[in-house]
Amino acid sequence: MREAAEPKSDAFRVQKEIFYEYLDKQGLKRTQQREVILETFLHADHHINVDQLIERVRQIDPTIGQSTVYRTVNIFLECGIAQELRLTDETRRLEPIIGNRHHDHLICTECGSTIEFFNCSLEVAQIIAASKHGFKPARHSLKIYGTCRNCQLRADTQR
Amino acid sequence: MREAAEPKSDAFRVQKEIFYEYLDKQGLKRTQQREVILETFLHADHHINVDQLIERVRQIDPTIGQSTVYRTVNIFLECGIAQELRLTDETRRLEPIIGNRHHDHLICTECGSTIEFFNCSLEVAQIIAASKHGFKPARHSLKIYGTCRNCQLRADTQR
DNA sequence: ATGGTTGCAAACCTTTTGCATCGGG
DNA sequence: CCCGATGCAAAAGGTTTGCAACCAT
Repeated sequence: MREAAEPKSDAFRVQKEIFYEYLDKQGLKRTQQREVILETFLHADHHINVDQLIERVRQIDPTIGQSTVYRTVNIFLECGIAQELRLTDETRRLEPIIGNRHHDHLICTECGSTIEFFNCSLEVAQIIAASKHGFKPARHSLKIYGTCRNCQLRADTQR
Repeated sequence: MREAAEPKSDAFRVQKEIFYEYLDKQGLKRTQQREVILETFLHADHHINVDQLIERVRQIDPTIGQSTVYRTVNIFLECGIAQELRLTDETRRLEPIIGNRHHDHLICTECGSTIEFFNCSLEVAQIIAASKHGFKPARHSLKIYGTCRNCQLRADTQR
């Protein structure tokens, strides 16, 4: 019934705790559906969209309605265990936030692959740049579009 | 009939040339509607959305259909005189690209205001960060969310 | 004359919502 | 038992598309 839930379960303990505490705090209920959706989301692709999530959820329990998935995803966003991501002009994708490991994205416009990275001096430079405008930064989203290593190599060999 | 078209017309010469050259190159036609939509877009708010653009276009020529505006906006995006912008989770907005003056955005989560800025060392830091992953950057989108100066002051005085 | 363009309405896609029923605490 | 949660279908945005008439070249 549940697939691949136990093996990695410890890795997502933090997210689950945050989610269930948020439910409690808001007077919301811990239902079977929400558990299935949470498990599925945490074990899914890193950049999944809601449609794909619905599909996978229904592989586990076909009776779960799409509105339930949407409603649950909105709770994920509210309590901060997921964040929205728009890689290109595509539909929104969801990304689990693992701990506090913030990262930015390199997006290859050739093959569509993405690389997640974190660069400390870049973070610092952003804080400095923002404060020059009297702005107090809280979070940010940086997407760098270009060509990944593989696609550069492929272009070179084909030339 | 046409309002505020002549005064600033020189400021947008580059965009217009790019657009009309793109039309030619693609075998597309220079119609009245496209001219009105282009004028309106270039003179509109910097972060206009399509609905607002349709409204303004229809103040000039109420017979222009919404699909024509959408289709024309898509041409703007294709030929590069406009770019998409999603400030928060809101609907997409359009931003005219004036020359090559790239900029990033500071977005205040209190009042929703945005500041456009450009910071050279930030640009350099991004190129360095990308190249560490063998990635060849072409363009990027940086949005920093936080609190603007005014909202910080307001919060201080209210406390 | 020809092939792209337009306006209209309908279709589309993603997300939200109203409602009667269900179920967790 | 109560109130929130669910599934369904419908509604609600925002954007695209099919089509017959239109118009720029």
